Parts: sequence; structure tokens; C-alpha cells
Amino acid sequence: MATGRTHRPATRSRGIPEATVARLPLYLRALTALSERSVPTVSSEELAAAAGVNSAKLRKDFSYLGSYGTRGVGYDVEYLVYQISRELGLTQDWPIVMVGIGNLGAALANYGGFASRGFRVAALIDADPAMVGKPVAGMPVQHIDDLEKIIDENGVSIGVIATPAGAAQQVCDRLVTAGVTSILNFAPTVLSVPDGVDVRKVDLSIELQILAFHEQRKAGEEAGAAEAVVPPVVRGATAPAEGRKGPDGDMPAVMPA
Amino acid sequence: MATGRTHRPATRSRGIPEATVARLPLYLRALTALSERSVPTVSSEELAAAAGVNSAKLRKDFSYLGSYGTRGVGYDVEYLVYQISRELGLTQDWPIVMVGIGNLGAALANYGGFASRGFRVAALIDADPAMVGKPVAGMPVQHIDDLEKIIDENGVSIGVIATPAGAAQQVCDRLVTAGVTSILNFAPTVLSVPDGVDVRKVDLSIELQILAFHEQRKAGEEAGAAEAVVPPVVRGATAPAEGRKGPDGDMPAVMPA
DNA sequence: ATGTCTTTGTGAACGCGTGCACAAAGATGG
DNA sequence: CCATCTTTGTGCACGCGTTCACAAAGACAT
Repeated sequence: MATGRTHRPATRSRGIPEATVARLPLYLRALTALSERSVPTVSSEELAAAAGVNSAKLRKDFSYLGSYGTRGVGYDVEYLVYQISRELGLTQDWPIVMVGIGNLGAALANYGGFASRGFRVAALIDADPAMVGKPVAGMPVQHIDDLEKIIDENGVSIGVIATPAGAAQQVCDRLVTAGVTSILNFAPTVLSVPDGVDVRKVDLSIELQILAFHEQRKAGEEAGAAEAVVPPVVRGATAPAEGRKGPDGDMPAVMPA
Repeated sequence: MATGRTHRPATRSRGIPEATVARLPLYLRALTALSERSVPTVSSEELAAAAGVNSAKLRKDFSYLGSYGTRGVGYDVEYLVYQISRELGLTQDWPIVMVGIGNLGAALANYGGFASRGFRVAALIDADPAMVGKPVAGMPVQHIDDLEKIIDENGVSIGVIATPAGAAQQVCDRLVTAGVTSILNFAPTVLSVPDGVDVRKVDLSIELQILAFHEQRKAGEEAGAAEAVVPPVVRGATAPAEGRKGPDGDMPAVMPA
């Protein structure tokens, strides 16, 4: 998962577990594909396979929504698409603003993924005067000075931050003050927000680092606990006594830079 | 979190819980910032605040790595940076390939986030002949026909997929066959891979849908279980019998489009 | 040395999420 | 109408992750 939650910790939202909510979009995508192929019904087994999850988990997830589905038959595809869409709030459309139209922001704006289902880009916003007015994804970039007005006039409650890390918290504060209560953050920073505001983050480098960890582990166990791979730079400071009890071997007491 | 894991389920990797691994990059980032400000030591309380987590959790996370830290004082910033880097495998550098240099792929390639810490973009690859040879992020795009050769010659074990959904599984298969064992997937599809291959996914629209869910819930509870907010389209279809027991109200039986 | 004060490291309890396994429900055929 | 077969919905148990709360460890002053 390339995402991290920053949320009020234990709030089981109206009986639907957070883990289930996170999977609903997955089911919805699989169901939409089936719907386009005019498949009328689908079993939990088939749908689970398409969504890449366990069928028992899928059935339990659906049980939180209600008792849709017919024993001996399966689930009605169209009906389920609607139920999940409604549960996720996709039957209304959500105007969003995107702040920070650099490389990433522009790419996101051009990405069709939003508009398709329930989301509408109300405005693209940047702080650079040179960007203002330039069309991106068929829409002129607006200046951040107008942020509050734009949010207010369009009734925006969801904001996407794609600014550099340094500007993110400041932008976040302005969004929240202007009334935004959900934020998707692409900047590599921890945002702090008041209670009642949801933040989800997408962090490329974190994802890669997690992969690197597993990659290293795979390489390591295949080669036994091989020789010392990296003691390049020497550490001048006080040797950290002897008390270290790191799990693997013992620490090299050095920093590679 | 804008990420979802697709992983062998219960493999506690060498004693370090998966949840902890996912937080290490966060700690590392906070520590690096402290290091740049030449802060020598930091307490679990301070660091936890900077990383946006609970201090007890942070201490427990670090306890899996070993007993770094001095009671009454805190943690040595430089030392901890090194230990975490080593644990994550960032003391070596990882060549990666990125497949699919469209809007998103190009933006990712330009994003400095990789190179900075342990990752090196070995090649940008696309299937479109018109793209081949064009420089993106100071590097010529190569054709996908050379995928296997590139992976082999550079010893690549991590791949990033930024292709359209339709091409993703196919690209994934080729990557895996060529020897890649970790994949970061930006395409909105579920990838299936053999055991031993790690996949992490970053999915924009899923993140937005999760936000929409919470947004809807907030709006709903603030207005009591108010009047029907959105019955714009009329549903003509067959009322689905009576047996439905959805939690809220009762089902509308149809899809708004 | 001894005492005080700070902060770590962790035992223990709790809650959430997952998966098994099965009873109940309904379809289908005779 | 009954038997059989399929598939849902869920009770239950288990394991992971989080959090509390505190003892132990060390720094620091006297």
C-alpha cells in the first residue's frame, strides 16, 4: 500500500471497519469491469479472485453493508455496484481543488482517474505567478491568493496537495481554515491538522524504501547471513560503549555519510 | 495511507513487524531533518511528534531494531539514522526501472525523491516508439523490447509500473520473468505475481474514494440523519423484492448512472 | 557515593482484522 | 413437495498491532 492513514485512531465509522472501507473501492472497480461486460451476477469466490482478496474476507466485508446477495447464486453485479457507490458517497460528485501544479500536480490533473467516478476538479492552484493562467488539463491554473474564494464558491471539501514539502503545511492550514476537511497529501511531510480533518498521504519514496527492506531481506536469507557488506566510513565519535544488542550480528558503529 | 499491500500474508520478516517497517522511513525522514540541523540527540517524545506518531509506539518500533538510545537522554541522531538506513537496506543503492513514461511516469522520473536516498533510476522504458530516445529527466527513454537486457545488465530487482491499466499485468509478468522481485504499481489494477515477489500499489482514485466515504459520513452525522440529500435521478427498475436489510434506511434498488 | 530526575525498554491487556468452518438459505431438478 | 447442491452470512478463535503504565537504567547534581 502506498498510503498511510492519519486519522482519529479508533473511530469505527458507523459500524464499517476502516479496513473494509479501504477495500470497497477495489471491489467497486472489479464490479464495474464485470458490469461493462454485462455479467449479471458474480459469486464471492469469483469477485474475490478479481479483487485479489480472500473470499471469506469479501463476504464479511459485504456483510457490513447489509445482506445483499443470494445464497446459491451470488451477488447481482449492478445492484452491488450501486450499493457500494452509495456507501462510498460516489453517487454525489465531489468538487476538489489541487494545489501545486508542478510535474506531479500536472500529471495528476491530466490523470483521468478522478473525474471518472464522482470527482470533479474544481480548480488547479499554484503559487507561481508564471503558472497562473496557463492551461493544464484543459483548465487555467489559478493563483493561490484566490484559494479561499475558490473553495467557498465551489463548496470544496476535499483538497489535494502536490506542492514541495516546504509549502505543504502552510497550504494545508489554509485549506483547513477555508473549510476543507479531507486532504490527500503527495508532499513528503507529516501534516498536522485539527480533529475532524482526514489526511491520507501518498509517498513514493516511502513505498520504495519498504520494498528495499523486503528486497534486502530476500537477498540476505538466500545468501545465509553473509559477510559484512558495508563498513566504508569510520566514525570518529565516542564508541557507543558496549551495551548494544542489535538483533543481527553486532553494530558496525559507523555511518556511511 | 495511499497504499495497499499485496504480500505474503503473515510473514513477520525477521522479527520486525510489517507495521514497524512501514514507519521506519517516516522516522528516517524526521531524523534526517534533525541531522541537517545538527541536533545531536532526540527523545522519543520529540521524534514521535515530528513523525506524527505515538511515542510509545516509536519506542516499541525501535526496540525491534535493538537497544539504541540512552535512558535519561534519548537517541543519538546520527547513529539512529545509520541504523535505520541499514535496516531498510539504504546503505546500498538500488537500481530501478520505470516502465510507462506517460504523464505520471515522466513526473515520477523528474521527482527527486528517489535518487536522494539509495535509489537510482537505471532506465526509463516505454512501449511507444515515438517516445523512445526522447530525453526525460535527463535520460533517454528506451524501448520495452530491451526490457530484459536492461534488467539483466543493471542487476535491477525493483520495478515501477506507470503504464495504463491494460498493459500493467503484461509488463509485470515480463519484469518478474526478467528477475524483478519487487514492484511498485501505479496502474489501477490488481497485479498477480508468484510467491516471493512483493507488490505495493499506489492508487489515486482509491485514496479519493476513501476520503469521500469519510467526508460523506461527516456531512451525514452533522446534519443528523437529515432529509434525503441526493435523489436526483429516478429509478424505474424492478424493486428488488423485500428481503433487503441494509443498515441505513432501505435500498433504492437502482443505479443513478 | 547517594539521591533525584529523566527517559528508555517492555510486560501485559485490549481491540481490530483475518480466516476457518459450518449452519442456514435459497436455487434447481425430479 | 422433497432432495440435493450451491453459495451466502457469520460465530469463533487466533494473531498482529497499539497503548498503557511502570520498572530499570543511566545522567547529573550535591
